[in-house]
Amino acid sequence: MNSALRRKQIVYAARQVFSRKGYHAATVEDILTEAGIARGTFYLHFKSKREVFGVLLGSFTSALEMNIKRVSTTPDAPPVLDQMMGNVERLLTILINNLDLTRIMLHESRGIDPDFDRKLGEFYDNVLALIQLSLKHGQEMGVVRPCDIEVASHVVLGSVRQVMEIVIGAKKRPVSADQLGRALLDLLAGGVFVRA
Amino acid sequence: MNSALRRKQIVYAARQVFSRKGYHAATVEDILTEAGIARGTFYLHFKSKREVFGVLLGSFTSALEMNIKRVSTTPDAPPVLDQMMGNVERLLTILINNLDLTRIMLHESRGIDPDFDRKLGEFYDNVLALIQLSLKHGQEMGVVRPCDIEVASHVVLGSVRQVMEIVIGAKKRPVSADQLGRALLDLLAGGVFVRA
Amino acid sequence: MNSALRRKQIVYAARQVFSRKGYHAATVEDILTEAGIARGTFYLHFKSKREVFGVLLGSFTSALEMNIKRVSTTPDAPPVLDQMMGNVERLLTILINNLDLTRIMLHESRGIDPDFDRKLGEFYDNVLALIQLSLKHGQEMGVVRPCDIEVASHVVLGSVRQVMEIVIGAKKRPVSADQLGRALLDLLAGGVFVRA
Amino acid sequence: MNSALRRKQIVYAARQVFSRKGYHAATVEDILTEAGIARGTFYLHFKSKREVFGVLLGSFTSALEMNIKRVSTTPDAPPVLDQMMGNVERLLTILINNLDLTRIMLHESRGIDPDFDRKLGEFYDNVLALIQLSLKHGQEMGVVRPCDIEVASHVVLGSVRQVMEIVIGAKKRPVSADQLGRALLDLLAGGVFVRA
DNA sequence: TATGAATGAGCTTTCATTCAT
DNA sequence: GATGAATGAAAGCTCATTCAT
Repeated sequence: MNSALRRKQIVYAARQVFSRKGYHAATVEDILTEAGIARGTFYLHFKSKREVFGVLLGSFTSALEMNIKRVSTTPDAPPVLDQMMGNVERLLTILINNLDLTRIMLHESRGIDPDFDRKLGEFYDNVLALIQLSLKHGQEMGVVRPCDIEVASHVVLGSVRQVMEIVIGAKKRPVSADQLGRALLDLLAGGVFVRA
Repeated sequence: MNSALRRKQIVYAARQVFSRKGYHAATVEDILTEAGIARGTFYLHFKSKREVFGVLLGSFTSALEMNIKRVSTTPDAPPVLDQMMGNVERLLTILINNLDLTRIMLHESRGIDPDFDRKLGEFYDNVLALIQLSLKHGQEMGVVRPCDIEVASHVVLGSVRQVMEIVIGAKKRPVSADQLGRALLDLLAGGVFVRA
Repeated sequence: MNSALRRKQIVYAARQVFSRKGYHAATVEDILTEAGIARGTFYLHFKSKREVFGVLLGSFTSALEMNIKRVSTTPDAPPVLDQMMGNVERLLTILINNLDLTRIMLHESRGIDPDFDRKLGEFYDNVLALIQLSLKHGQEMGVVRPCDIEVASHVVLGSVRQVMEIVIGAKKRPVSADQLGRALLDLLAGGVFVRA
Repeated sequence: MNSALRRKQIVYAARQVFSRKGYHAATVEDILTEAGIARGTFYLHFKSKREVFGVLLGSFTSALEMNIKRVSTTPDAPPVLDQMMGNVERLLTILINNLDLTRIMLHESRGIDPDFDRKLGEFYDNVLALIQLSLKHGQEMGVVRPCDIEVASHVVLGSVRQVMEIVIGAKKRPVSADQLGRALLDLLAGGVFVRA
């Protein structure tokens, strides 16, 4: 079989397994069974269990990062607010459409390996930086309230992360990305409490 | 040595070790060295490495839960908003004052054991329920905007969780709970974006 | 408490425990619980778990050996056959009256310790020697058939040992020593098969 | 190496080790050294030290059981007595030719595991049942004396078991199965004592 | 004499990874 | 490329024994 194809097959099997049992509880054996291949074959394509996990996690965070568009302030660009809303909506859509990977990223990727912790940290830092950039532009444009931008970026990211738990927790009835996005964006826009 | 005291000593040593290396990387050996005791002594007081972790995690989540006060709506109670703010501030204070445990809870406690995952899930569910209760009261009092309460509760919790990453990341310079709390509460109150 | 008394108490507790769980499955903890004493107290009176077992086993084999009377051939002694029968009957009686110890001796005392294996081997060798002596006298008196005395002694001993399994196996209904003895002696006397 | 072959090799090594040191004193390490394999290899083929022992014991008792032929009473069958004698002789031959396993079965297999105790109990019960069947047929044919069949079966089994101790004890000079069998059968036929 | 907390050697077992076929 | 038997480091844990009080 084509090497690239085989890799994909293994990554896919690993995705199922990690999603089902978590990284530590999952054994290489589980992945082999899921993929229907032999032990040696696995190590022919990946250096280690960790590597597959890294690939899985890395490609997901990449996909996410690629969908966060830098806000543009050129005259013909859409309103900054719309761009920011678009980012959140796009992320939610990807996350909801890949709930297994989302679960892995949110619940299973910490404490496996200092390397992953660092990578994941960098991912979140990048996301935060992008959010902060957006917010700065937004403030310049007057569409973002004067506020502590660092904290605000964490509020946005944290809200998105936590809100995903609703979707993860909802076993059978899938949650609509649209509806959830609207509710979330409404809150991010207007705040929770009534302004004093 | 008194048995209760010894237990505390072991839990304390484990806390150091788990905080330093994470649950999986930490060995019982590490805990023994940290506590300066023999293998048998450890197992005299705890059934397993998992159990110590459970105690550590459980007592922290208990402490947190105990500091979330149900909002009171009796005539002589303080304003609901103040009560909610108080809860957030109290939590932030505990979290910041126990950064190692906070790190363990946020980064290290998933995927160790289905049991812990469940317990932690319950903890977050409880917290969310309390937040939702507060928000409902708040809406009745007119101090909370009409909004999707479930999503709003996740926004609040997610914000607190994510904001703690700022503190965890800030290695040397300790972040002031007060300052952070104010910034966070300002955002939760007023929202991030300017209302359309 | 009197030291000798305490020893007896411990030995008695150990007897219960060993009988119930066997030597290996029994822990010192079990004995402590059964005796209602503390760990240190046990080791104050016995060097080790093995020692208590040794005492238990030794005193039982001693009691048994003491009840095997050397056959007397003085003119006024009872018939040799009666003396031999008496020995078997006495042994059966003791064994049946101390089924727990019998069980321990027959089922639990091998493979614990080379020392015990040796001691037990010596015990059986002694018994065999006594039987052989009896048989020799018996042959001289014409009450024992000409036969391979060594093998015959093993037949006698083996029969007694195996027959005890009936009693051990009979959980509730106690087997009468008398009845069993008679059946056994009948067989030892007349053989199983009809002589060609 | 072929998996079945490797299993056999391990069982064989275990047999040597158990025979030399007894079950409890034997460590898995000993078996590894004897077999010249690595720790993991052992556990690749067996779940535990107990399992290998079980296999060893089980295959030996099976071999023994398979060599106890039900007595046939068809007209053209050999005399019942000859069939019974044949059984005893066949057993003795196997036991003597596998003295190490015999030693293990007689001296080392009690108290290791309730499971083994039960299995061994069942084995002896089966053997006893077969003996009893033979004796019943023998009585009907008039070649077995009227006697308590249950006790008689224990006398036969016990004699065989105990007589094996002669062979086990005789370190260097191997005992002839033939000679021993003849002496034993002579005694089982004619009894020890002269009939009153 | 009595206590029970402390000890630590040594056990069984797991599982990611290697390597000869 | 593919296989799967073999590896062995490293883990968690038990329990007979010791010792300070």
